[in-house]
Amino acid sequence: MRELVKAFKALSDETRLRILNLLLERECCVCEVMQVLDISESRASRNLSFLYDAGFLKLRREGLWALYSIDREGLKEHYTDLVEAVRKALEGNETAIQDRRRLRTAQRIGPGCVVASTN
Amino acid sequence: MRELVKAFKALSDETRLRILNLLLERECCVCEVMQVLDISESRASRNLSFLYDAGFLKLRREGLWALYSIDREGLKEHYTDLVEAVRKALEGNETAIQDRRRLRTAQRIGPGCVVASTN
DNA sequence: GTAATATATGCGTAGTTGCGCATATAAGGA
DNA sequence: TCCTTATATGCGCAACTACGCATATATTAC
Repeated sequence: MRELVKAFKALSDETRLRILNLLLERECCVCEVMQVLDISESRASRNLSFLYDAGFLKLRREGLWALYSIDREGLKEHYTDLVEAVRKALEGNETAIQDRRRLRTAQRIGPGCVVASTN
Repeated sequence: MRELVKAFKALSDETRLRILNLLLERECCVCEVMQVLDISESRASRNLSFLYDAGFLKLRREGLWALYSIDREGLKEHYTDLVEAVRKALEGNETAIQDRRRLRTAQRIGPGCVVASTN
């Protein structure tokens, strides 16, 4: 029960829902989340960490980058249900659509992890 | 997005999950929830109200009783997904099983809305 | 080793949440 | 109308949460 509460708590925040929305698109590093969602690095890192601790994400490191993604293989069934529910719920959501749009044109291209959205 | 956050918030509390678990069994009045879960009337009422306001429940009145139930026909699709996810997640949960067990032997039998669980 | 870069985390603060206690409100019966 | 019963709600308080700011930690390149 405590675990389920934790999972719902993880999802009961807009910032974290928007992050999960990005990760439904593809794996991201902290600085990509930071820039795409236009939030502070600290805020991005903490919320990614929160989702990770709740059991939704997996983490791999590549050089300086911490890459988070949805742990589709490792998720317990009801977590999968929750992620799917979020995906469906955000399908027509304008903010979510714009966030994903920006991520699609983003690239992890080096120093400062610049999101190529200034183009 | 705000609505989705509200839905997850509604589910991110143990008391409310336990209430929803009862309502998965059947319609309940405040005093049944109060007694089955062994919580105060105030706590039962508020949490039922929270779930109702979040859009999960429907309410009908019968005399002194306020009867809450899961609004299966009126639920938006992703709400249905969430409720289903809760149901599955609580399937093997001991607390949830015991709560439902007690509710099964309960009856709305009059003054004080006594739950026939002393038998 | 030093400097630059990406991320994690300590600390403080404002806002939110859950709930006990008391009381208000609504409904039914005499 | 008054009394009883079921429920809703005001109020206060302790605990929790989200986040900005600053700094610590980890990694890489020179």
